[in-house]
Amino acid sequence: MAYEPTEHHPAFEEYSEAIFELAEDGVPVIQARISERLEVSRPAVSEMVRRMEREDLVEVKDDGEITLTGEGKTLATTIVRRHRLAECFLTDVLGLNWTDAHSEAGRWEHVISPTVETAMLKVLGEPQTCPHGNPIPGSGYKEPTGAVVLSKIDAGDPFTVVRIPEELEWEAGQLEFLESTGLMPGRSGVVLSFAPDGTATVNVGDTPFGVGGPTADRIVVTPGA
Amino acid sequence: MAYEPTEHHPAFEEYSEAIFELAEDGVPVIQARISERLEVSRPAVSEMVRRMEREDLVEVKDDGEITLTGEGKTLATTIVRRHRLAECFLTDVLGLNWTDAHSEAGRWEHVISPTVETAMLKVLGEPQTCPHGNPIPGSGYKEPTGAVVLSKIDAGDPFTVVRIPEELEWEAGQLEFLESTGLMPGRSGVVLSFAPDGTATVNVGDTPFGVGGPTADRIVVTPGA
DNA sequence: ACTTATTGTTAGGGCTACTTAACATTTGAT
DNA sequence: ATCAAATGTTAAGTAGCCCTAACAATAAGT
Repeated sequence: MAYEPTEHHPAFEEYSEAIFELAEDGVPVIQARISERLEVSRPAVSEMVRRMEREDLVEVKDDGEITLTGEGKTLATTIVRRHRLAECFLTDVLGLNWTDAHSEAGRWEHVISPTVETAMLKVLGEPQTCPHGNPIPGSGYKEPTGAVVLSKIDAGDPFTVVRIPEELEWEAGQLEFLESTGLMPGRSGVVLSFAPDGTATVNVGDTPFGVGGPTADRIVVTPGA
Repeated sequence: MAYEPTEHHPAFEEYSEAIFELAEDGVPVIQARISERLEVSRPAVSEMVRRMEREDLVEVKDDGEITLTGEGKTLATTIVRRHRLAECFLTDVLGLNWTDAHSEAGRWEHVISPTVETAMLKVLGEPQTCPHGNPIPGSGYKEPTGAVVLSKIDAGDPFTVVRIPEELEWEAGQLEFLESTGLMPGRSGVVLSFAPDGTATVNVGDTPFGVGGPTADRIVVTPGA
């Protein structure tokens, strides 16, 4: 209907979100990383960063590190919040699986209004994290103390999954894999062993399975069952 | 996240939808009407129609009448279906009012996937019309026999609201007005009188109120309570 | 130290979808 | 039949966001 030429430039939303999540994942926030995560060329990022700087959404330090301004952070947390809320909604209310929910939410985040956001929060009972355990900005969520990455757990020790960082959600097949094995927030398991290359063998259900080193380096858990 | 440069050109979706709904409302489908409904300039419509013709979404008759091709109709009904489904969802599940639901749905229609569509249908119990009574394409809805516009009801006679055509949903304040007076699908009332200019005075609740001629010419009702 | 890899920028384009201005044609009313 | 209103088109231009090619600067590995 009345065609709305995108009120809030959707690319700004996407870039702000990427910057926020890169920082959240502990990845240095430079143009090259944004380029990779959004799958756009480096010149495109270069241009967008310049535009976002002009619009006061980001600041670029001398070493190239990109940081969100207050306004940028507001935009970013809004989008991230809507994304994670949408993921909750899509899994809990509509029954989608992790993978579908994640990709749907990537579009929903841009069309959810404050009104709908409020309504979703109410229907869902004020969730504090998305289905993958990542905090919903503004929910007041506090990560449990003593959280470490899976690869830091000693062989033989139990652990409880806290969250699957956003970074992993982007790897093809990763969410399907994690969901099918049951390696999801709240679940407990045991690290059986580590291979020399860092691959962990864990057990969270009936059957042990291997988790690649880079993945085990990112999944956040707490020690203990 | 991974920035998707709009798979299905959103403008094509918007134009197809407009064409479908103009026809549904009995408005001659020419460029000038599309221009008005989408609130874009006539040259913009001219260009888009040419592009849609090239893409085999529409055909333009010698007299300027625009019709959807098979492919165009598929696209249009998909969008209209998603729009109306979203309206149901937003009002029934999220508790939005008519006005909010309508404008939200205008954005949601472009991001709903087949998976979500199916899930929504299930959650809603296969609705056949949107909250305003307009049929959800593919639902198998049949308009009640004997449906006429409100202005055709004789003064003194009762009626039951069938639907508020899409055309009216675009007039500022119209949905708020109709919702607040209770002039909505399923409700019954009585036409008290007609003014010379066509304005109808009706009663569907405690207090009688006036309905402008052009509006009364469009609201579809069945005679009887 | 030298080579290679990584990073950012310029330059030059492209596509989509919009705008206004100006004009030609068609339609309708008197 | 004529004048005004409505309609569609051309032309020229803009904004947003993307691309490749080419190049310069920095960082890192051997």
